[in-house]
Amino acid sequence: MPQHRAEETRARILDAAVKRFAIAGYDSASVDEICAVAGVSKGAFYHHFPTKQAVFLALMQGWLAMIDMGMEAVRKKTVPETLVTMTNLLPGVFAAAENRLPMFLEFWLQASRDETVWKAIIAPYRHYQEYFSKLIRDGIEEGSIKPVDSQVAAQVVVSLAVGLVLQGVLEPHGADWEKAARESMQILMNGLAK
Amino acid sequence: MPQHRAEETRARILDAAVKRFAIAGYDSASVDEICAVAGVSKGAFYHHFPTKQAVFLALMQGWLAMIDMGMEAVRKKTVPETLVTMTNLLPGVFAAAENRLPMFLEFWLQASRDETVWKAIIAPYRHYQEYFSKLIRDGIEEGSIKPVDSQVAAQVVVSLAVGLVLQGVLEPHGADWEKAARESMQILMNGLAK
DNA sequence: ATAAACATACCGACCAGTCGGTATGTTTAT
DNA sequence: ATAAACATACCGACTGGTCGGTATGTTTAT
Repeated sequence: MPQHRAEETRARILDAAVKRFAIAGYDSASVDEICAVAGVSKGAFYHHFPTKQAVFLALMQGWLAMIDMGMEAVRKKTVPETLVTMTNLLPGVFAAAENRLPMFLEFWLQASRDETVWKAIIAPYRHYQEYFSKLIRDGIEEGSIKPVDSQVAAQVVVSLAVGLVLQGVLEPHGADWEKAARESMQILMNGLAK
Repeated sequence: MPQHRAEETRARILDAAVKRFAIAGYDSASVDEICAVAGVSKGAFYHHFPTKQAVFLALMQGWLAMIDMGMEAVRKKTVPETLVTMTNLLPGVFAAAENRLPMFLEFWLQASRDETVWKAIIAPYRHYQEYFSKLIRDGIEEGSIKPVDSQVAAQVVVSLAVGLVLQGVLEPHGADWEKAARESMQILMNGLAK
């Protein structure tokens, strides 16, 4: 296993970066700070990443990949079941999260401003939208979902998820929002499921 | 009307600030830039506001006050009607918005990090939550809403709204999301209304 | 030996906030 | 009425410090 020290350094940098970005934000988190937290020199930092933004993008890619894997994994019998189960997964996505959640917001914000970041986030985002849309069409076909506009319904699901995460950002220790996510999806399902 | 020039200067600063904050973000928007856009000197800026953050807070207060006024205004016959009408209002809240929407995200993000901002945003936020909760209880009482947990239902409504706005931030010119908001709420209502 | 990995010193740009001073408006005394 | 005294509004150069990124040197692994 050659050069595995380099790999660890890289990992340490990413790990430190997510900590600092989440707490201080992208702009305020300085490269020096990140290096300090990672226990690594600035030289090492710029040896592994060309720019600060590259680190940010790498984090985002990893995060998106994680969600993808989670979504592929879950597929229950009926579609409504799948959707509800998926909300159980939501907290898992932000698992070690705790104070890491604001990173999600940071991603979003950067995407709204930076062309590069936007392109990196919009593709998977549309992919999710399409995934849910397909899921709902399947549900309609199998007769477990009312014949609604699948695009709109998908948007509702995604909006709800996003909205719940945002509230988690604001009140990380407010009422158990894993439960809130499940119950919310349940209410939504009342309107969708037959 | 004494010193009404001062009032205009203040307004110009706030106006320029919202532009810069929305486009560049809180950190990247420099006071010098804001002054340049406002056509005002740095001295004037610090004459009217003690710090950069004070400008940010002033903007947020104004924004929240605007939402409050909008919500008080709408109250239709039945509760489900009120809720649907409210979504029509949503785009109005971010009316001149266009490129101003990211400010919403900026507010949220700052709130998650800065104690002062958090306190300023959490109170009205809880107020909205409570407002919707009450609205839904009323709906249950008048028989137009199913007997659901009003807290959870309120959270769903708020989440949905927040989620929709977030998507508006990301794709301001993507499909007409005023329509999307209405249809989304409609689907949700299918699950709530009797 | 030599190339990748890492460390340190440094550079130029930028930025929030300050400060001495000026301009404009308002009140007071005559 | 009007000029002096005062108050508010505004100006822009300057400061102390930060930050992303680079240049250059040292260590480590093969």
